Order: sequence, then C-alpha cells, then structure tokens
Amino acid sequence: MSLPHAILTALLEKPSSGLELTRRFDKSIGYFWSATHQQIYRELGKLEAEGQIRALTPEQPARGQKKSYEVLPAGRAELARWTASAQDPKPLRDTMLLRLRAAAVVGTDGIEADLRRHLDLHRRQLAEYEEIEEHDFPPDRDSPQDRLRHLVLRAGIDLETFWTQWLTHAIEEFAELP
Amino acid sequence: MSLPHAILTALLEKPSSGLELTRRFDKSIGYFWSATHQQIYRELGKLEAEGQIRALTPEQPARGQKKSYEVLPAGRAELARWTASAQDPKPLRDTMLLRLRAAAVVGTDGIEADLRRHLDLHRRQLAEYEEIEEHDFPPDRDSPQDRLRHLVLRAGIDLETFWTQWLTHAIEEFAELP
DNA sequence: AGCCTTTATGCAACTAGTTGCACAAACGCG
DNA sequence: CGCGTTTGTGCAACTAGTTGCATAAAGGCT
Repeated sequence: MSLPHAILTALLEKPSSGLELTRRFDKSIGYFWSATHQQIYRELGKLEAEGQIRALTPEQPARGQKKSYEVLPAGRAELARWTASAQDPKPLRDTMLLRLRAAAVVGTDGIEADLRRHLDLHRRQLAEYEEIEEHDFPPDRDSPQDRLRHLVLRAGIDLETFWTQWLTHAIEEFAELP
Repeated sequence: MSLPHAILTALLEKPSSGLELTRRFDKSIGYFWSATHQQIYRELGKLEAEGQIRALTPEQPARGQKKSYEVLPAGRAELARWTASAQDPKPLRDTMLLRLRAAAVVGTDGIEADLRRHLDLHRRQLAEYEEIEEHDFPPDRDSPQDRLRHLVLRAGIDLETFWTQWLTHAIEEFAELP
C-alpha cells in the first residue's frame, strides 16, 4: 500500500494534475517507486473520495480538462502516520539472478549477451543519477530536506554502482568458464 | 512470469512435492524469488496441465497424499528458452526510500527507529549468506555449476553489504540533523 | 481406541500492478 | 476553416501475488 503515499508525497512537494504526476513518476519519485498513469488516475480518484486530497479546479466537465490536486490535512496526517510506522523490507526479487541459477542446470547459452546489455543499462542509469547529484546537490546546500533527498539519491547511486560491479564480475567469470 | 521458471529450476535441481518446494523457497531459491505455498500449488497444477512437469506418484487419492513432481523435456526446453531470452531489469521499488522522501516533507518523527531495525535485519541476512558461503563454497570447489551459484550468492552478500552501509550512513546523517 | 498435533494439499476472495483501448479537448498548420 | 497530432483523463480486463481458511491423512500419546 505505498502508491497512495507516493502520490501524497509528490502532491505535497507540488500540487499537480494526473498527467503531471505521471511525468514526475517517470523521473524523480519513479526512481524508487514507479507507476503508470492508470494507477495514478485510479488512486487520485480514491484519495479524493476519502477526503485526503481535493481538486483545485472544481466542477470541470470531466474529460480532456486538466485537473490539479492538492493534499488536505487528513492526507498529510495519513502520510505522516505511514512514514513513521514500522514496515518490513520486502525480500529481493530479481529475474537475472534466477536466470543464472537456471543457467546452472540448463546451460548458459544466450544469457551472456543479456548480462552485457544489463551492464550497459545500469551504467546509463548510474550516469543519470550522478548528473542529478552534481546538478541538484552542490556541497553548500544542506538543509534537512536536501540532506534527506540526497541520502535517497545516494542509495540509487550506490545500488547502480553495485550492479555495474557485479555484472562486470559476472561477465569476467563467464569468460573463464567452459 | 518468473514463478513457473523458478519452480522448474527447483525441480530440475531435485524433484519435490509442493510442500518440499515451499520449504526450499523459504531458503535458497527464495533468497531472490520468494513464493507462498498457495502460489506454488497453483503453479504446479498449471505446469502439469501444460505438460511441462508430471507427478511421480500417479493416481493418488488427492488430499493429504504427498505428490512429487519431475520436469519433462518440454519444461526443460521452456526453461532454457526463458533463461536465454532478453529481459529488462525491473525498476527499483523500495518503501524505505519512499518514506525518507516523505519524511523530507512531513517530518522525520518515528522513522529513525525503523532505520535501526532494518539495519539489524540486513546484518542478520548478511551473516546468514556469509555462513552459506563458508559452508557451501570452499575455495577448491569450482565446477561451472558451483561458480554460477556462487556468483548469485555473491550478489546477495554484496547487496546486503550495501544496505548495511547505507543504513549506517543514514543513521549517522540523522544524528547530526535537526 | 480416542484425541491432538503435524504434514500436506488446496479453494476462494482479495489487493496490487499491467495492458490495451476509448474518448474528448487543445494545438498546430496548410 | 478543417484535419491530424498531442495532451489529458479514464474504463475494462487481465496477471501476479497475498491472506484466510478448509480439509484430510499420518504419527504420537495415553
């Protein structure tokens, strides 16, 4: 049940319409919680029905009209409650690791190319994060907000670094294999 | 669509009943692809209907009887096909990162305790993986199978190492914050 | 024998996320 | 002006995963 809270966070950072939210989920928030526009519209509907958010431009004739939302006090309270509540980390789920395990029994044919492709993808993502870090977090800015956001970005950078290193190692391992 | 392939892999490593699979998913395979017993039973039924696996003990009177499955040639072929096929990495989804981002707007009250709890959990997981490494992968064993499985375990170890380091850093950050 | 716990299989209902498509207004352009 | 593209909202159907419960045999115990 994290999507509504992701949306509340995004709306508190800046009131937005469904499509604007969708775009922001394609960057920023989406780096650690992705969502499609359908998920977002559905959830906006629910949140509005529950009184956690409200439309800024009321009584629009439905379709094709941009509709912005802002967070109501009830929504902010719910987000604060959720943020502070204890939650267990979700166990890892990774198909590439599963495929390597499968490769150990059915053979490694074809998988090496995809390891290389993944390495490339992770390198690009890493470069993107590092660019954001350089651009948005110069050494002088360090309000509590900045520090928290930087911390989150750091996790992204370190994770991508881990994957590039591990994939590099995996490819080397394949080179000396059969 | 990875669960059927996870099951095929597990069954190729060793033919098993539903409950045995469930137990093995609680360790080993489950470290990177977890599943509940209901998911597993449902999927076993499907795989049998599709002719990818078959029950070793046929015509048992249904309930309460242990039923072991083995992989048929069609299942092995499907697993090989899937393993070699290109697949995009799934974007990250992590509630703790989302909560930190939320904390930047609604306040950090209560979240620090959960950071510490997560640190503890990840340390335990790391210790468990390291024990497995020591026990199952002594330096001399290095058949291709062993190397691939070790590679997968290494990913688990390095990931947990990353999380313990990042969480430690996050907690330090909190200490100097407000 | 009777009863309790463990082992084992499974159904049904629910929640979350994905995919494919529909539809309307606004915008750009010849 | 009319016509195609982009922007924006949304429904419906599907797939994947979770939760709660039912049921039945086997084994241990007195």
